[in-house]
Amino acid sequence: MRDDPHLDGHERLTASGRERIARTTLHDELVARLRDLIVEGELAPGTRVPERILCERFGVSRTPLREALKVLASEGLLELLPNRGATVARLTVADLEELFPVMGALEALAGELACARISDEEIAEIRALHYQMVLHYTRRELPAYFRLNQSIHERIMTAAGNPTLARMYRSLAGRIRRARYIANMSRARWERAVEEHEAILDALARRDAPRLARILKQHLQNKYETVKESLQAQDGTASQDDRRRPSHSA
Amino acid sequence: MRDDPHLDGHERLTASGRERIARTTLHDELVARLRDLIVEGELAPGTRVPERILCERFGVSRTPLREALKVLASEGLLELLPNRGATVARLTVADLEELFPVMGALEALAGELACARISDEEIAEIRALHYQMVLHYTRRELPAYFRLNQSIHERIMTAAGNPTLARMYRSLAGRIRRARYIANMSRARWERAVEEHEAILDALARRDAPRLARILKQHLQNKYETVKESLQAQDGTASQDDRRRPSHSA
DNA sequence: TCATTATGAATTGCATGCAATCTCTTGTGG
DNA sequence: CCACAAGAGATTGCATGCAATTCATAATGA
Repeated sequence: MRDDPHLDGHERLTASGRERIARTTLHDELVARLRDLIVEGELAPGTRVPERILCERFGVSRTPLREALKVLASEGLLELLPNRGATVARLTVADLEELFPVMGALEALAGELACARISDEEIAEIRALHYQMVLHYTRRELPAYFRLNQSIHERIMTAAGNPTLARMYRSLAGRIRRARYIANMSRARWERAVEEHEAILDALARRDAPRLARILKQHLQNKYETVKESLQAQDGTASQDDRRRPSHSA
Repeated sequence: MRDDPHLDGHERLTASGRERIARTTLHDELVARLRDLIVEGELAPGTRVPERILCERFGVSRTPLREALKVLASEGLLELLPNRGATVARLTVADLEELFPVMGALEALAGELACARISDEEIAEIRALHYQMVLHYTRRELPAYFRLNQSIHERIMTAAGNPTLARMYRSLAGRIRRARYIANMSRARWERAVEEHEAILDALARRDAPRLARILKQHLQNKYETVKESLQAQDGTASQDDRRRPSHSA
């Protein structure tokens, strides 16, 4: 049970106060909230998601909800079987093997584009985030590290100034992020990741587009290796446990 | 005036990967058919698309239609304004400037992956398509050339064996394809494009992944230049005309 | 004449209802 | 005891209805 799972319900929105974002329609709001629920892991992969449950949870009727389900299915977060309802898409090793190279290509492109457009100030901001991230690394604070890490990649993506690219990136990132609960970085991996980030920052500061692209691509490749090993190790020990949700750590 | 009301029996196999079941639901079928209508240019960019019209056209009620509209909007083919209905998304020069680099990155990745997996037989098939395309080039048969061209890129994408990548690629390709009506290739550009395709085939046959990636990326970049020049030339002569009707000349 | 407003029609957003399909339990025969 | 079938209950797919918003057109006033 989460905090205030109900939308405004029947009470018609009076545009005063309560709405932070200018989200005008119910289905758009539902898409956003359901996506969060899935990406944040509250709705575990493989879970069946009956319309009725969600309708009650959000206090809406089935029509806008179903519209939202269709959108999320087209994003790959849900699987929709005709007459059989929606299930949260599972994330198999095969899926990750597909997703990471694409992420790598998109991030590499973002890096290239960013090199051509980024301002000194933006670089300074990223540098600040970077060293804060390094601090969390030295303190072994994984959740905070993840948050900063994600933030840095997000900044580079923004600096690329290509909304289409950013949209695709975020879509993939949302799918992949669900895997972070199951990826246990070894000490060595973590150190290497930080080193790579150091190189990313350096290439970005020098506006060395080809190098940044190469590093980012490799960075994603390594990330995949980490996740894959971790996943395979878990498969060996606890085969069915991925159905249950590990603790919320990030 | 419902054209072809038997939507259900269609069984389109556009499925990349996991969709084994034939399309049985109305909204899925509607998504596919509406997408075709938009991509093929039958629904011109900027056109308002009232639900009522589409309902009559397809002989369905508003519920499944609206579900389809939401999905197409999330793909970027439609723009949905709250309480104001759907319009076919316009394709501005700025949009193309965003789309082509992403396409380039995705195709480059596809080329790389394909080099690692493609069979001799698949290469032979692509070679056959290539030379048929060249034939159409020598005969100056643009529509047929386009078709074969598209087919070749599609084959490379398939050979990459990455359904996620393919899905993103097709989504972008659908959006970009609508621009082909307005892109007039000069003789020199066309020749160069064919040369590039020659190089693509060569790199693929040698499984030279880095080179293929480089060529594909450049190929897309050149394509963008072509479209851009053509578009700017048209902007010069008929500044506002693209708002009303793009010429149907495929 | 032009700008502004008022009013009715059309369109959208959402809720609800009904038929078709699926699921799960119970019962029957081998 | 197991396999299979039948039926009730639940769930999905789609159509329709109603309220709210937008759009179009006419009317009013400066």
